[in-house]
Amino acid sequence: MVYISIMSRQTTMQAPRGRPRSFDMDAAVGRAMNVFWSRGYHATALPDLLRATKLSRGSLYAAFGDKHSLFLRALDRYIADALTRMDDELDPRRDPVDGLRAYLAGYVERACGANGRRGCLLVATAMELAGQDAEVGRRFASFFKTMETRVADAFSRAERAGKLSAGVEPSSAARIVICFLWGLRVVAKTAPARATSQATADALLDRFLR
Amino acid sequence: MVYISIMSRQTTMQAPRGRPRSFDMDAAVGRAMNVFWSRGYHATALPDLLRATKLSRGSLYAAFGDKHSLFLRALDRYIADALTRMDDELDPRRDPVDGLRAYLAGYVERACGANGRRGCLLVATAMELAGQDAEVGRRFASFFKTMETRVADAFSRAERAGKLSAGVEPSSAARIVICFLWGLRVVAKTAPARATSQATADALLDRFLR
DNA sequence: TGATATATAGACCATTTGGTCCATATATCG
DNA sequence: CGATATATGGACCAAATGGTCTATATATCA
Repeated sequence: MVYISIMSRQTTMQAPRGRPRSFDMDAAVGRAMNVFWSRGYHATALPDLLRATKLSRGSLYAAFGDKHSLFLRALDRYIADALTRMDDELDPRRDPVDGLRAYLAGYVERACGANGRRGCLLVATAMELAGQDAEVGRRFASFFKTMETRVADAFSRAERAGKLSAGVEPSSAARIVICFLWGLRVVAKTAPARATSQATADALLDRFLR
Repeated sequence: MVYISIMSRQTTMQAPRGRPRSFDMDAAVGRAMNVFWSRGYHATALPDLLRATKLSRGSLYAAFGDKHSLFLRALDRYIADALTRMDDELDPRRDPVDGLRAYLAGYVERACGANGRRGCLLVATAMELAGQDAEVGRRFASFFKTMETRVADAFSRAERAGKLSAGVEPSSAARIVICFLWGLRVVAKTAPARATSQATADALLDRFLR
């Protein structure tokens, strides 16, 4: 109901007539995302979210509905950020090999030290909730599919540029790389040395590229 | 204190003098493991564990201390099972290539359908707790290291048997394979087709073997 | 049999959980 | 100004959380 009224206000473009929202919803979602990212869904309690967003209970529930809805918003933000990076690094106008190298380098960056130990909200959510929570499952499956498409495209372009080793199939290589990258995010929990992760990622790509 | 008395009874080998334990502790740990495996640590509530183990609250707390201790026991069981499989499949007396193929096939098996959707207790725990829980972190890091050693050994033996492609370094290949396998467990949450996973795993190994 | 030790169900507990509600303050518009 | 709409802190809530305790039953050994 609330949602409908928001919709109609948006579509009719009437100026809001009461006190306008005085906090930045996007920023609040971002802060909530950080909390979920660091602690996981179940381990994040309302007080954590209130502290992070600096909202009162009332405001938070009025703005976002409930914990789960807020979580989905946070997850969507996280996914949107990941997609943006991906579309940038694997941009078809870029050299595909450079793109792939940059893409892997980004994962390496996020897989060492404190970044690594913090983990990946998407992987953590997949493991914690994807089985039980259909909304989460859909998002995870969709992101995964997109990732597969983008990486396979990059390999296809590399192939057309004659940069793939003999016997390398783009879609197969893409699936390998993707599993490798998710796995990096898991291994990262032990915060391995950056040089090691980078060398491993390079060694993998070197098996595909010539 | 309780622990000490148990120890002394074990070392002196005296017959227990009261009513003996009438339930199978190992079986109880196994059932608890299944619950944690399906739901994760935080999402598992005491009543879930009582139902699964068929123990009363009193018995469970007397036998295992608290939820966290029981969880560590369950995790240790899970790790022990994984180590047993690993030591069997990567046994030095076996052909290393056969061993590696069998090892990957096992992961593929566990990464499709219902098995896949259920996930991996170790990966889930790493993502959910490894950052905050030192006991869990140690176990994860230790298992990870062992896995790395075993797989690298298998690749080394394959190398000595002249079965590695040019330019493949055993320890590097091992790190790649391990990340790939953990990643498989993540991807498995979307329950991909078995044939696809198997083909991907084969394709990866084929990049290393000749 | 009697002493010892365990198992069990369930009462009980403080704390925390996610979530609602309300009185009050305040910012905007007509 | 007056109407409208939002923000806020905090009171409040039922349910669930992990955990303790006790009375009672029972299985073993000496």
